[in-house]
Amino acid sequence: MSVGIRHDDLRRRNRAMVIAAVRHAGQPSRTEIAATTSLSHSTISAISSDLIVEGILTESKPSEAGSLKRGRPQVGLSLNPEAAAVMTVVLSLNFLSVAVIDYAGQVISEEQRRLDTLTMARESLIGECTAIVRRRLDDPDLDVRSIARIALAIQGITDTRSRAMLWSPITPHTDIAFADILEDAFGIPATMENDCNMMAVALRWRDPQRYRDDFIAILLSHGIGMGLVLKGELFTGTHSSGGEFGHMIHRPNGALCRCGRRGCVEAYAGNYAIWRNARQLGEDAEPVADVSDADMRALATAARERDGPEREAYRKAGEALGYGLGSLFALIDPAPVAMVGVSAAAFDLIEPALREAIVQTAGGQHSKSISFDTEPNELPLIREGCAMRALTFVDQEIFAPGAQARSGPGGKNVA
Amino acid sequence: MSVGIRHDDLRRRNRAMVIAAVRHAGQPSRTEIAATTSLSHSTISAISSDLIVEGILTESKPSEAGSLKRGRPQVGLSLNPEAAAVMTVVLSLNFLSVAVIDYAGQVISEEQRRLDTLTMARESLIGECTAIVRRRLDDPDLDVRSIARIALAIQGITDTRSRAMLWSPITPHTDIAFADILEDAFGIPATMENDCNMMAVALRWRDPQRYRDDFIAILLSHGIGMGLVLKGELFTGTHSSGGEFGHMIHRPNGALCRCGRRGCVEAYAGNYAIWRNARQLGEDAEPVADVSDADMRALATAARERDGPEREAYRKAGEALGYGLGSLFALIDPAPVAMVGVSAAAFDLIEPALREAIVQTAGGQHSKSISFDTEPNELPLIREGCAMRALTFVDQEIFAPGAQARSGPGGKNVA
DNA sequence: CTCTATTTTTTCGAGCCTCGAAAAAATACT
DNA sequence: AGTATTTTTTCGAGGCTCGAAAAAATAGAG
Repeated sequence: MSVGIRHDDLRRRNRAMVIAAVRHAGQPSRTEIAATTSLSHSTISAISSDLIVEGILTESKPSEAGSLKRGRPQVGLSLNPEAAAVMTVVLSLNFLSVAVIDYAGQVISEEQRRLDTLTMARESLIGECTAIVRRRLDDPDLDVRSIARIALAIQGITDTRSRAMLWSPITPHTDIAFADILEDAFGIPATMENDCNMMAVALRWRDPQRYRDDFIAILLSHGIGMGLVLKGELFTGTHSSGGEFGHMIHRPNGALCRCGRRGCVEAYAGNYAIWRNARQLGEDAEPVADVSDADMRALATAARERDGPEREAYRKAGEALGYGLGSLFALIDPAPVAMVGVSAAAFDLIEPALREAIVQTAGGQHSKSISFDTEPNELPLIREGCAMRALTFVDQEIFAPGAQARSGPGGKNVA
Repeated sequence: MSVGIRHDDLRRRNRAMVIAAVRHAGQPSRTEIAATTSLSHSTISAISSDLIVEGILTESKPSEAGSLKRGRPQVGLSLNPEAAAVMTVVLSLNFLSVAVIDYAGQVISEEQRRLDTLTMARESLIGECTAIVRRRLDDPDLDVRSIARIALAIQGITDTRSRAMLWSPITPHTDIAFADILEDAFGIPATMENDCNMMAVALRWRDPQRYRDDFIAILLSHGIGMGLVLKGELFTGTHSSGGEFGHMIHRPNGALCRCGRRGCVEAYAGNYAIWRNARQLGEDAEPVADVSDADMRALATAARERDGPEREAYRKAGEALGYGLGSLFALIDPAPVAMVGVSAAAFDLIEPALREAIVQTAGGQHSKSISFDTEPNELPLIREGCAMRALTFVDQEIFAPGAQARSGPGGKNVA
């Protein structure tokens, strides 16, 4: 049962709204904020004056150089970089990276590290994560107290409450409650996010025009992942991070998937599957642990040069992705798609079969209007998404506390 | 960009909250409402006093007979049946039914009619619908002015804005803007809803324990439809009613579907598909227009009696549904399922193959914990859902106007 | 250089809304 | 009849947003 709105929630919500408006617009004037929020000038004036006194916003005097308008010039409001800071931790296959970001979104410091995630012991993996965070926190240039939030992204399935990794392809270990581990170790609120969801969040910030209320981000990498935004909110499963597009069934009893089952989309479109088909190893061949980006690029080059097993492998990948997308479109209707990851660079090889497959499905009627974008490098996206995730948490939960906690089903998820 | 909250929205939202609390609880006292909404007694007292003066609520004196408690007895609040009325129109294959329902949810009058929807001209179909509504409105016992809303449900795809039928299996005609047609004809606000969505809405009202925040209603009838509730809200596509579970792809290039494509789940699990397989007509056989309920029951009886093509047909249906559900669960995680429609009565024949298939999918890990309920008769559910849909519209848009209009993404969809 | 038009921002009183505390109301128990 | 208990209403306090008016800050005209 939804809960009533109390009088004091009003100010909190509108505070959050003003902060969000500044984060979105960059340097809006009070008048612009009043327009986007449709609150009165008086209210915006009162709230922003509070926020400036509290050190959350700052006035940045002469906003535009070419302001030839008459009248009192607008005063730009911007986020005070020193209001807080957040930390992002991205854990992917054999790679760990961490960054400290100020409240305005600028990277203050970072560190990256190679490690052998597939063979590491559970404790070592956790240890590496806490150690790299600790090193950043020990940085003498950094005011530790300003770190308001840690967001950790991992490839794999996380739970809905953003506390734990349930399963991941980068390690044999399962059910690691990273968020609680970091919170206990450093006393800083932490969340654990799914990598593809963070890609979607980042895309929305990068290009709000194209990636507005409904879109799909698909990771074409060793595995196949998806981040989904529907009606302006990040879509998650009921228990887990959800959106396991790669494990929708393409062909019942089909090719062997890394997850142990058969016929998943990933078993045709993941790097290992493309590799397996290109080498003509057969659909029952055990998936290899990893294929280097260089090897995948070589495969793509070979496929472009001649009509051989490599080209056929990409065709099969396209077919699986196309039928998968078709089924997805049957459920949610067609939406713009971003293809991210190494194999997105080979999307020219994938697209023909993909489109051909989509035409055979319920989404087919709009096949031509479905547009694909490609972005070969997923790591920067994941980092950005994590950063925005952590920063909007600070916006909402720390600088406008209580505003969302009491709200009903309408807690904004992404923005 | 989300919009700020104004001061006067407060009262509107809390009014809506109180009305919703009464509709859910039946005869709650002011104190109970204060508890569920977590608003103060003073506020509830003020709001309910307003609502009583306006004739929306009534006090129903001695609520429980066995109230042996000390102290001032609670006064039950209930919806005033005369506050308004709504009309539901359900259009299904060869059948049209309409009902008038008072504000408290009781059916006041109804009418049903057989007609040949598959062969009717576009104008006749529309004409029959407006005529049956007009006959009800002309009923001398009825105060026409009290009709505040019409909700029309149809089997098929409707648009997100609840204005038009885009495509339906019950008629060859497409893109009929029923909502606008009824509004223009009678000057009463109308919406056009998808039948399976209304089933889901009704299930939630019937059994809020089981069908709470996340569940799936699947219609096993001539076609296969789905109504999906996720995180407490009815799920719809970005443009259409969405959730076209029946047209997810089960086998690329597989059996011929009624929609003209190949390999859809429906092409294995719809009545016509079960019929086709039981008669061993081959997967390319043109789907028959209709199979009577009696024929389907005979098929099920035959399948239970001996291991022949009938049993195999149900097995194939179960397999298709199982893989489809598996793919769905990969996206949204497992949730309780209600099987509705004629073939739900044959669920004993479907379930084994269905569960076997689910085990092969990403949802398989929780296979045993997934529970299925069956309900062979879909029409009463659709009617109930429509009624609740229309009534909650009146609650929100007429008796607490403006409350939702200004809200951000958090407009409650079902409750 | 002064004055005016224009635009942005702040100030101030009015009107609501919710809340807590206390009062009033209505019953069961002694 | 009096007391304890529970529900509901009343009333003043405090907060919030709004509109109107004032103040502030600039460009252009003369």
